Amino acid sequence: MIKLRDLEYLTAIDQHKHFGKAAQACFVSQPTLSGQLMKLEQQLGLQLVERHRRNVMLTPAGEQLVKEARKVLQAAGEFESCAKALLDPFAGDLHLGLIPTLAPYLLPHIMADLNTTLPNINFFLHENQTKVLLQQLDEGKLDVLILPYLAEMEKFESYQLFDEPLMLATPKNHPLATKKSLSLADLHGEKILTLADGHCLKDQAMGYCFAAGAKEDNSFQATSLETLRHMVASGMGITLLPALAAQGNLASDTLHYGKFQAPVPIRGISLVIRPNYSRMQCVRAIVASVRKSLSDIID
Amino acid sequence: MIKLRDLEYLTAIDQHKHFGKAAQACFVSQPTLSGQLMKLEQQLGLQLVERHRRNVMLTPAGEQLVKEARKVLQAAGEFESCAKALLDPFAGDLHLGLIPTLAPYLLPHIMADLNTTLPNINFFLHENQTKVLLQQLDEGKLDVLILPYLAEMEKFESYQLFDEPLMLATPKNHPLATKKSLSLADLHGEKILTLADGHCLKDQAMGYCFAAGAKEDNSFQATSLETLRHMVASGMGITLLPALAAQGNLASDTLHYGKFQAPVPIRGISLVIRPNYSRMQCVRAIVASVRKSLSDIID
DNA sequence: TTAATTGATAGGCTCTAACTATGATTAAGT
DNA sequence: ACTTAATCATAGTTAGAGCCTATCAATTAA
Repeated sequence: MIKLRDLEYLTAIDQHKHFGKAAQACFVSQPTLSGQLMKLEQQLGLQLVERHRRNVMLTPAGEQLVKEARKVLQAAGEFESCAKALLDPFAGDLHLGLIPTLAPYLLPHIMADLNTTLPNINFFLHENQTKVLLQQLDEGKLDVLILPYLAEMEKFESYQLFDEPLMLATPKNHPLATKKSLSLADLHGEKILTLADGHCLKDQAMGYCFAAGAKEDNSFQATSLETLRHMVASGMGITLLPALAAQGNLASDTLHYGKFQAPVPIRGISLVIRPNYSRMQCVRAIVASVRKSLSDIID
Repeated sequence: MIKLRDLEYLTAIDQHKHFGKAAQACFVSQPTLSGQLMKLEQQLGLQLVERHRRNVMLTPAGEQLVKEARKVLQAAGEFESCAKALLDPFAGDLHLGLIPTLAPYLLPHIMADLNTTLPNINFFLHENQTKVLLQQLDEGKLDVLILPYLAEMEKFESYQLFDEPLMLATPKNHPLATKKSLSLADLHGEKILTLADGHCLKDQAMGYCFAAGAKEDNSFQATSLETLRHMVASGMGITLLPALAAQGNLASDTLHYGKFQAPVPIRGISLVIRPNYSRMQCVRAIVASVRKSLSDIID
């Protein structure tokens, strides 16, 4: 196969029309360049330079091939400069996956800091259910997930970001809305509105509820937290809402968010990546940034 | 420096997403490809592939560099195919230099054959005086000259093509026009019309004339053989004309071309190239073709 | 638990690109 | 004409790179 070095020798000869100077420009000895060029000619089966004592001159074939050689070398140069540009670990595109019960409520709190600490990263945001996200992460379509950690993610690498408490969302006039000290046990016998199957929040919330002796209200399954919130506000039932989803809406006229006493139901939000993911420095920066952003919000 | 082989390994990994298969496609062992790729990553200072047991996957940097690598490899491929196309020694452009006193009279006799025997050669014809032609040949602007051989061309390589007799051009009514047996000695005392300085024909012709005791007519210096011919036809004098220039005009009403007895004045037309000129096969074909074309014309 | 797959590692071989030293040929200067 | 300088080719040597086989380690599938 052709070697890039040989092409450099050829173009150097074209530039200097002199073996010694061309060799010097390539930082090799004259015999080296001479020999390699001869070998190249032999390999191609055609003469590239006419050798005279006074004068070195390219053959027509040589002239033409020098042009081709320059193109090759230019492409190689672009490859290298491209690699150099990629060397900055804090630059480039990054595809971030989040679940629907987290994205709209978390992102406003973290994106500003992320864009400040990683100004050269272009974040692409993907909202999907856990199962889909894990699949896409595995396929490489996504780089980083932020979602509640589950046991099934053990094959990936994960970083705990923060614990998000679950709060009790009730209509304002609901008996539990006025209770001073709220605990999970108070849910005993209640019917809980839930999200549609597939949302991990449903499984987690219902896990707590079942343990407390509450039951799922099967008459509805909301497809989003906003729907769920409006159902609660309409007096159709109660539900557990993640704290971040509740936060901005505490001042609602019709809704009440109740904070549980210990043991507080939580979901542990983690950042998940593939093991051996190449941009660990970037990941560490994201983890630090998100933790810092959240430390001000979650008490 | 980047090596093309490494780029092939990289693109192979991208294609197959599998070290073993990629190695097979590159006709190397798996450890070889593995090692070279690692070396490439080390060299660039960035990770190109994520290695998993089940799955090999390119990093974003890898994806981007694969694109660059493909460009480089494509350019290299073009270089090689270009070289292959140039391999035919009987193809390409060829710049042929001739002197003005030869070109218009010789070319019609030789170009047809040349184009037949070397159909893939594009002949570019350059008409200039000897000194200029030699300079351009030396500079590589011309590939081949066809002109009268002179001693100053000994530093070049030359092939004798044919001897062109010089004929005596006189008006029809000139005393020498009717002489049965014409020899150089008959020029004694004549005044000879000549071409302008710089035309080698002038020097050669006048060489013969001086030796015979003739003199140059300094009142005119023609810039072309056609002018010279018309001057003779107008009765302004006599001159020596190369046989090829005379040939097509024997039937002129006003001109007479006299053939000399031995020793016939001649100019020896040679093909001249740079020593070490790269396309010797082509040159040999040209020499053979021209000799064959001329053998029918010069007796 | 066993067998198969897959990528990394270790050790050794070979080829080659590089060097230095020298030769051959030509151009230029004395 | 002889000498010197310039220039490219040749010879012989060395260091390193690329490749191979054999093997290991980790995972998956049966």
